[in-house]
Amino acid sequence: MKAATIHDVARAAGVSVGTVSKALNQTGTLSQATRARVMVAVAALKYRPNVLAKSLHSGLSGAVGLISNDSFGRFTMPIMEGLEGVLSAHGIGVFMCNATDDPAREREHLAQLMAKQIDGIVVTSRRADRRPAVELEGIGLPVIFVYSQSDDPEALTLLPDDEGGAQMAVEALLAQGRKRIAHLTGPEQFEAVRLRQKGWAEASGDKAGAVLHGPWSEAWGREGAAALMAQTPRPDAMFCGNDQIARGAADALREAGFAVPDDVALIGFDNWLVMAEAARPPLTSVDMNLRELGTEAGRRMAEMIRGTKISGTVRLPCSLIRRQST
Amino acid sequence: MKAATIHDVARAAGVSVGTVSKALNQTGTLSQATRARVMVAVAALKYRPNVLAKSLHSGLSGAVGLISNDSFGRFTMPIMEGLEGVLSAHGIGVFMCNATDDPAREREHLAQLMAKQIDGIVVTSRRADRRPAVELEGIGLPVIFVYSQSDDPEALTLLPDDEGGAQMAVEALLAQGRKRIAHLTGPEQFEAVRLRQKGWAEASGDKAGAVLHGPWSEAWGREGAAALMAQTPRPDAMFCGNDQIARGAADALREAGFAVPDDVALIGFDNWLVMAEAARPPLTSVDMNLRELGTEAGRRMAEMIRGTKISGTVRLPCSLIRRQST
DNA sequence: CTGGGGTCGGAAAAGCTTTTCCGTTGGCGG
DNA sequence: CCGCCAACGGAAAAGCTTTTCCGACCCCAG
Repeated sequence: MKAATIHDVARAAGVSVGTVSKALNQTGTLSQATRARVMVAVAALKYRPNVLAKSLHSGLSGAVGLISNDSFGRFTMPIMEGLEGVLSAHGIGVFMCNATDDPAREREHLAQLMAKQIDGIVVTSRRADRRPAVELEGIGLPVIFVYSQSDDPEALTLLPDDEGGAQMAVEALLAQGRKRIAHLTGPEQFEAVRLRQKGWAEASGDKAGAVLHGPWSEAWGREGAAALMAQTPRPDAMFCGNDQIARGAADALREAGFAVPDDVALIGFDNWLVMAEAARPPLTSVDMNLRELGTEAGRRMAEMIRGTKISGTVRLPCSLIRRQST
Repeated sequence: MKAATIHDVARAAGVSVGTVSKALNQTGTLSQATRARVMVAVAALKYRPNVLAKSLHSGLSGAVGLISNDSFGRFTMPIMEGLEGVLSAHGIGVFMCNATDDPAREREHLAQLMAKQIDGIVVTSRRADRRPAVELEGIGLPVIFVYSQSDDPEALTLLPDDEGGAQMAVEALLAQGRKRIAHLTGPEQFEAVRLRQKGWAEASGDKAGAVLHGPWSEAWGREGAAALMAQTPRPDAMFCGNDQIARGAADALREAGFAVPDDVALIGFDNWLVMAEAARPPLTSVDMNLRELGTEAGRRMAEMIRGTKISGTVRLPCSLIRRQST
């Protein structure tokens, strides 16, 4: 009933355990006949090496920890998906840890992960500001921050290029001949908000309209859009800080009798499908390519586990997904 | 630089490794003085037992696998959160695996998990139908299906009580004196759709209005609501199969000049906050308590790992979250 | 026919912890 | 003062794999 061990295989094949190991790992010098005999026994017993024992020997556990401060929210999900896809192809498992911004929980998780001898740590979160120093500096383990920041000089930080994404959106609006591009966005304490605003300001230049900050909600989108349309001159385009705000703006505009995109063009941010596709009209939106961010994190992590030292901050490009709102 | 081992502690405390183990695990008979001396050395060296080695000995790895067929979607997330919360309190890690309904990927993940000597498996998914037999019967490991079904007689299945949730919703409408309760829902091939319809039909009795099936989208909600309002007699309440449909219905009703809830009351399903709270008016909705489902899965899994045999199907109650649409 | 070299496979240690069994020591009672 | 028992701590094996080192055997050449 119990799983077969290398000893069972050795006995079945009439060889020693060392020979079985060599046959399985293509190491050492073995005759074809012996190798084949071992393989037959392996297949017959459905033998799978015990990774735990292998890890004990190699010092590598074949597992990494993913600490999320987002309660596995909608930003963490695609990142996780990309990360897991790459790492599982390398035979590396991903331990999920939900820290919910509680430093005590985070420390506890970290301790458990360390005890499990993990080979690396990935941290994601949705934070207004730079993370407070996490106690994972100098633990001699690869650390990657994805969609999250830190001051750890040895860590690698992977972020979407918020500024470039904003520029891309504004340039698309300019290419359509829009003359007055307003910016309706989220709370200013988010670094992403500041970066997107910077990109918008730089790209729109003298075509820049007003900028309005508020909460990340559809209600604010409706309210803000109404306020913008009350200004003179009126904007003929709105670049919104996320899709919820953009969707609210779309609703408010339609109900106030403005046509989207004819009177006002609208671009959102996040390309959150349930929002962007369900809006009327469906929203053109900047996609942060979070899945690709996770994939890249996985590739880098695999490299770092192999010994490569990587640090610094990398920003990956966004894409513009065009729909009917422009 | 490397992590301290039990041997380092033993040397530092001037005792044998066995003694250190006993001091740490509160086993055996040791004098207070010795125990204290060991503890001092443990603290000084920041020693953490290597779980891998412990696992090798005990046969338990302190890890379970979570296989999701939902690409870590919005249903898996809260389940995961509840599961992880309970299991991490037991020192058990959760390996995330994304199978995306691909049997080959699922088999590969399963093989990797087995090689990692996991102590149990949790499967979640969003499926129209009963899962095809997964190859995890008879592997002698605890298996729990959450929000997902199987024919494995040894497994435990945890589901929300769709039928009861629907009844709860309809009863709330009846209590308000509604006389004609329509049901606007998703594709009939989903078992959940059939169960919710059953609950609706039983609870509404002679007050039942029409039932309409369509896709899980806001657009269908708008279309379906319009169709229902064109019937005579008109319904004075709609129980919707999910919040997207309900939100679409709310939009269509408002735009057609019907007041919600005065003319027509509306209840959704899922209590998906970004939908339910952003709708106008905010939606009363049935919450499946998925987080609690995950928590329960965690508790059961912990029991099963300790050796308790549990199987069968358990349906956990839903709750009704009241907002302005009723 | 004998010795040497090459080829192949086995034995054993290492990696870290737990647990059982046993030996030692100290104290107390006779 | 001696012996026994209880209390305490140590030695070693087990759990499974990898890897290094070594030994044995065979074949070929001298």
